[in-house]
Amino acid sequence: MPELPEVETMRRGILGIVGARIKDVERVARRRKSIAITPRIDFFRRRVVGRRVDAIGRVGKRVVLHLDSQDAIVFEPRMTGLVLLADPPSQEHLRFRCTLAGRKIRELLYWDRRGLGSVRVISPPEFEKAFGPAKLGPDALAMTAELFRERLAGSKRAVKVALLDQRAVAGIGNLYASEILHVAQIHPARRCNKLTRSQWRAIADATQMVLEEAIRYEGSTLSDGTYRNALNQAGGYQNCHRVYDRAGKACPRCGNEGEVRRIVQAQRATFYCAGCQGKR
DNA sequence: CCCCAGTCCTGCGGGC
DNA sequence: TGCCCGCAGGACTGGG
Repeated sequence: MPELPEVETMRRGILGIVGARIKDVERVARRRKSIAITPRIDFFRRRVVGRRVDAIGRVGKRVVLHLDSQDAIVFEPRMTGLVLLADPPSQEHLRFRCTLAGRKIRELLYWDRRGLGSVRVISPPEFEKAFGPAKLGPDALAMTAELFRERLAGSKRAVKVALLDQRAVAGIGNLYASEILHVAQIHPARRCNKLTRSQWRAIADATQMVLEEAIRYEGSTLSDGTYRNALNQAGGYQNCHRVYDRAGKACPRCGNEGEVRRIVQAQRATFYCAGCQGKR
């Protein structure tokens, strides 16, 4: 499930297309259902063909191609989407192709097994509307203890649930929320308004540490094998997970056997160590 | 403000 | 052994 580290890895993996011009875009539909591509592909094509890719950014869990027209192409991978320069994991779930001129790289692909993701071209005002401060909090890598407190300290929600709120902080998903709270040694069910200043400091520090570490390992490829970098290679951070998907196993910090637990919060799995993450 | 359930979708694995 | 159901969860919506 691409979260900030996986999406950032995809972004870095396609930096080689900066300066290229878009020759064509094509919707690839090998199944009856396809992903959301907006606007319709003929309008999409009119907006982007001949345009140069000026920069590649990331907004929360989305990859953004900034074009010389000021329009942007936004890839939102959701659960199983991949932005690729190499051959995709399968032809079956290939969804979108962008052919390029002026660089060695000839095409950029969007592949999505479950098809929950989307590809959009949007104007600057649409960009602001979709990803402005009303919709998206500061990037998780830019969060400080002060920012966390400002945005969440008044909330009565469980801290793990709050970390998933993209309006509060952008980029943290289900996997890294559990990992961050384990490093910060805070129980996931602890309410935000009960956390101390030093605990917010620990959350801010853990957020930087865990996300930067995960980027260094090029993200997490879970047992379903879906997530890959732009060259269709698996990430390595799954081998470093402290608690995620490790229910019943030993905690890597306190070393106690069987202390890693799985609970459900807001209909999502949460993992934590019952031995060293404090009280709810 | 916050919570919950439902929606999209496919592949896998647990249980019978 | 084989089949079916439920689960995985990011973003969003509507109702309480």
